Amino acid sequence: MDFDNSRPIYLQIVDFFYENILIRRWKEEERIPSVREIAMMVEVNPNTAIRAFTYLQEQEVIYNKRGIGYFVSENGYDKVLTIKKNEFMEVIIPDVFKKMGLLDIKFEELESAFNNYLKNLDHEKK
Amino acid sequence: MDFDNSRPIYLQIVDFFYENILIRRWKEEERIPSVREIAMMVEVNPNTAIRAFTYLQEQEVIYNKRGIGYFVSENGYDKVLTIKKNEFMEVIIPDVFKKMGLLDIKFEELESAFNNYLKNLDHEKK
DNA sequence: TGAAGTGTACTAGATAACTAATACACTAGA
DNA sequence: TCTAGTGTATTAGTTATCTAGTACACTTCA
Repeated sequence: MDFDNSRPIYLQIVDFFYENILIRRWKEEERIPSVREIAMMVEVNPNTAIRAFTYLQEQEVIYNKRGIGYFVSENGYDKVLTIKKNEFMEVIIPDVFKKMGLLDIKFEELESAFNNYLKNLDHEKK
Repeated sequence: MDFDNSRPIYLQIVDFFYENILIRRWKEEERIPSVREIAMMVEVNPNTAIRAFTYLQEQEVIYNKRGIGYFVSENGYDKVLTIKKNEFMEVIIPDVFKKMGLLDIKFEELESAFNNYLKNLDHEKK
């Protein structure tokens, strides 16, 4: 896994977890990969991986069965959706708009970038 | 200054510098506040503040006159504009679109959020 | 029962980021 | 010339993050 050097690794693993839940790769009440598996998968120390697990357990997005593993919570999907959607609307988007103002980028440019993005998605699917 | 806990402070000071140059508060060939003033202003240690100065000097956005202070480079504005616009189009925007996909947010929602944002800007100006 | 796979705890150490305090050479202006 | 304000360098110490290695209790399943 390639990490952004300016953010803690464990938080980037948390994002990886969020994403897997949002795309339904990890479904509710299903077991997710173990601490050691995740550590191998993203190539970090198990102690770093466990931070992500602990963080998400505190948010009640996943829970633990001793000796068995971690599971996505009953309402895990909704929880993540709420958390991330809120963050998106309240934090990310205002910041994007502010940057657009500073950089003198018109909304039309955003729109055409979006259309381009959709096109490229189509290409990749083929 | 309120900092995002998950990013190094000196990089957030760098953003503060970028912003001041982009809004033309700090103009080309003009002197910017001293290391100690910035440190006071954003409430950090001078040694932390100087990291931001050094970082921007390496990018040739600002330069130094010994015993006098730091100045915005001759083409400082264009440099910042290029750096930030590139980052915006290549990094930030693709990430935003990806998140929109994950969170099932339609482009129309973005558009209405943008209109709202503009409205609020107007209100604040009054 | 025992082996393999769980999470968990612990100690130790490295590095980056940040704070604190001090000292010093340089420049401008009274 | 002196003083105040520049940037700069140095030493020391704290904290968060991350790595490394080891050990142990619990659960499942053959």
